[in-house]
Amino acid sequence: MKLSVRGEYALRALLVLANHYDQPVVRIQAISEEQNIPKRFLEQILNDLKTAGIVQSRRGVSGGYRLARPPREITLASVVRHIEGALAPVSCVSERFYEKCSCPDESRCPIRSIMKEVRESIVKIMEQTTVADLAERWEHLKQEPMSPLDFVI
Amino acid sequence: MKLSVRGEYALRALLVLANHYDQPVVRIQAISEEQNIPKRFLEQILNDLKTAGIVQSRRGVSGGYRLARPPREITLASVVRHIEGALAPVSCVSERFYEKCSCPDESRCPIRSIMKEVRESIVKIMEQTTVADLAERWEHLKQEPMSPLDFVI
DNA sequence: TTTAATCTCTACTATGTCAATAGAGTTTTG
DNA sequence: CAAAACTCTATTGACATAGTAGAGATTAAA
Repeated sequence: MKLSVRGEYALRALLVLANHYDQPVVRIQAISEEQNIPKRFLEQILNDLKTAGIVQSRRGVSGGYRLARPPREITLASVVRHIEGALAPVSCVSERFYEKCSCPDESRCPIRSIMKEVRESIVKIMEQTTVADLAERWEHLKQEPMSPLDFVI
Repeated sequence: MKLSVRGEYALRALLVLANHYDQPVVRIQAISEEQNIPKRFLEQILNDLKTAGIVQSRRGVSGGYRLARPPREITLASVVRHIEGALAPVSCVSERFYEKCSCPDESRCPIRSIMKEVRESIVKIMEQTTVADLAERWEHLKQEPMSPLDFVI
């Protein structure tokens, strides 16, 4: 998995939406300013997330975006898979985006075997982490501004 | 980490060189044929690996390539880092290829915090696995051609 | 009912990367 | 010296990335 800027923006936008989950909607403009994301680019990304059923939108004057489901139910894996594609380091070990590679015998390829392990460890983290976890972590990081290493008298 | 075709070819070539580590050199032609890799493309890659000090070459009629060090001492991490760059999923969590990202406060970014965990799990596997491990795995996979699931009377 | 703020959809573009191909060398051995 | 091999640089075509742009549709409020 390599996260492009697009994918990073998507996660950052969802983080903001999670933090305002009590509000009806959040404007693109607000997200754009808070997270330093080019507005017109963010429009595309949020529209894409809407297609994926991850967010909902309301048009018009008091329009904006909101999460389609509770933050706890949106895994990072589902977001990245929709925006970027495969989580796997090579597509021949991907479950959902499988593509044949050019090696002579895929079933006995030792590289593939290692890459499967890499894939598993990535997927494990991305599937168990939700947007709610991101929001919680954000809270903790705000409260502990300094590195633990600075905790010296 | 996303492995490009180039990186995959590099690992496949090193696998062949490890399997012929007893021989003085192996010709590009031989590697190319055994692994289905375009010869002129493989030339570039091996040349690149030479610059990295991973392989050595001998020119002339009975020339070819060999590993510069024992297979046990060549980690997949070192190879991929030289061919592809960062192992990390985003460059703001990379140790060797760090680049600043656009988020408002990098030190308190929860996405970065998760991506660090992903990075660690990738690096752990890639740094502890060597070209010798690949060769061993290959032997095992050859001996057990069928899936363990087929081991039924 | 008009207006302005907002999302929607499609298209465009500049830049860069990837995978491969090509050509003209240099080195070594027989 | 000739052939087989590596060396080095350049080029190419296809595709992806990170935006930018324009015209339109929807909604709430005045």
